[in-house]
Amino acid sequence: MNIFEEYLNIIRNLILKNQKSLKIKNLNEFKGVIVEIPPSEFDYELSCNICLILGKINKINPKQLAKEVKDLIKNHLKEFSKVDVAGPGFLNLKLSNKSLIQNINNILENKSTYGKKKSNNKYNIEFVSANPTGPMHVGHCRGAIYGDVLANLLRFNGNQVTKEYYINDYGTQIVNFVKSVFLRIREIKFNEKFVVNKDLYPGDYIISIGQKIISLNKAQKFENFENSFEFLKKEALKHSMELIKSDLRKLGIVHDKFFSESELVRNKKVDKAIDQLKDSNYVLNGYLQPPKGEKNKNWKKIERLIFKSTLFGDDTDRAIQKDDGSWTYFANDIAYHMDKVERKYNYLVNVLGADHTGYIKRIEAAVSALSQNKVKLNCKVCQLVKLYKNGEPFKMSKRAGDFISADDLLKEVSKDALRFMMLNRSNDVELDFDFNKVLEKNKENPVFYVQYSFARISSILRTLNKSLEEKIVIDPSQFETNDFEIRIIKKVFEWPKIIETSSTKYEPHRIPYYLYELATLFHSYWSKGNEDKKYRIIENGKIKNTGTLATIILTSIVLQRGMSILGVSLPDKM
RNA sequence: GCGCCCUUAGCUCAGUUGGAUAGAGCAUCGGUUUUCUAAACCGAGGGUCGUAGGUUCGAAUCCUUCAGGGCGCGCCA
Repeated sequence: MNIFEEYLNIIRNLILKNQKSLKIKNLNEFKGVIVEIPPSEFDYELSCNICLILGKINKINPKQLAKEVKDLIKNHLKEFSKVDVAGPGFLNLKLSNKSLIQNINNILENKSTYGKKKSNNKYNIEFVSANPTGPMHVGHCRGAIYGDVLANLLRFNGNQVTKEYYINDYGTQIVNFVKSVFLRIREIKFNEKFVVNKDLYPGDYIISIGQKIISLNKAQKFENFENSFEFLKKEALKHSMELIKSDLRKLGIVHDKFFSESELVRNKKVDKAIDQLKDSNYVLNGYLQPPKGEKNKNWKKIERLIFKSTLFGDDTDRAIQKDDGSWTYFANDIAYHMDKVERKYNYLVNVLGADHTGYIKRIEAAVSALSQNKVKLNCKVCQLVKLYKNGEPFKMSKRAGDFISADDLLKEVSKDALRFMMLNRSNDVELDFDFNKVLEKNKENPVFYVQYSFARISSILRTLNKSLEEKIVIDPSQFETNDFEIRIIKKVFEWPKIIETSSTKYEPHRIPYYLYELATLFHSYWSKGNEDKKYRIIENGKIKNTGTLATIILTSIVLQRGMSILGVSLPDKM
């Protein structure tokens, strides 16, 4: 249920019926016509721009048209108690008491689905996919939380969503990683000094992985690297993925599927995918131009297999074979995405870090090529997280081994605070994450502020000896509302719109912003009671009237829906 | 050189399928507590929406120019 669509339909039908007398011909399917909430200084619940749009198309003065439509509404629609023309031709509409109550009752009866934008598609969201060479760091957290909340949001709307993690367990970085583990094991067992160089991973977690492997495999000798490699690779990856999964669990994230890159290679999926592209002439033998950026010493002009990604909007064609004829990372990724296409998703989403922006066009091109343009891959980029503490920026370079891990972060900051803060910004702007701020328990920390509003509501309900689970139906004869309540109810009516925009644009950050605004309205109402007794929610241990009760229940419903999509807890006492 | 993202109040940011007087938080200044949780609230000041053009009844939002900042530009993963 969405009251905006509901009333838009009613107005639309009225205008269609009276098309002739209004002298409207070109209706253009009412494109761009919406019903929304007017700016707060207006005492109306709804506002419609239909006359602005139709006026423009039909070359009628929008204000004039609005006057005529206003009369029509007054004479024919009993849903509204007041209609007025405002500004350049907006129609402002006040709901009749009956309609208002009806809408409120609708929400009360459908608590758990309030705001749901019904949809039944199959989504695959690939996110995190951090290299299995070490634990997650702060940068990964942002993408992880973004992807997870996107999944929650799409599931809330009724979609089937697979949360997927691509394990890059193939290639030279894995060799280097395994070598690092091997050398650490040698260090532990044989006292050979671990000499850091730029290809090795220096972090302490390598030592713990080494220790685990030693204690679980007493018989192993670890004599030389080549002979131990296959065994060690398997073991080391198992432990490092365990680290990552444990970090994810601490963030409240559980993936549905882990997809291994080396499996792809072993199952010859890559050959299959490339053959398919060869058949459509998207892959051919050829030469590439030298790269345009910084000079690359290793670049060689050699004939090799090339994917014609320029046919799908990429800037240049891309190599899928290395000098020695083996597949590039991209070739493997093509195969991976062929697999996703074969699994028949309606929508594919990849959540990437800012440093992978340059990769987007080619992989989207690959999906278009593989699916004959039937499946659209949407890559969403999360910009950098800049970590601050005591005014000092924290460095996060994995190479140097001094990165801030997700685990370290979570030792200081709660999962709730981290999730909320990471979402409290549009994904395509950089995010300053301030430790100190997140630890505060006041208005400056939005997660506490929102949680606190719910705690206050719960406190009211405790006083009243009522529970949120109780069925509440409004008795129209006792229904009264004050300014503060109407403001909150209007905000609550806005919720479905927030869900719609967040999910269609993949912009979950709108939810925390909205919840903060709702919490503000509630705190404001609450405090008004301290100043002026007639605004007290409770009088002599009893709720003032059903309008008041409805207001706080509605607020709590939306807070609960919102926070559960964000994956942030909502304690009833603080 | 090229691609993507960003530029809105002193600071950090919302707001862009064109709409009403551009909004929050922080900071600054001034107020509120015999109470349902002051972990809160109220008020004030603060703006050429980076620049210059264009499109139109109307632009922070769309188009073009320029400037500034970030990320990336392997046949690494």
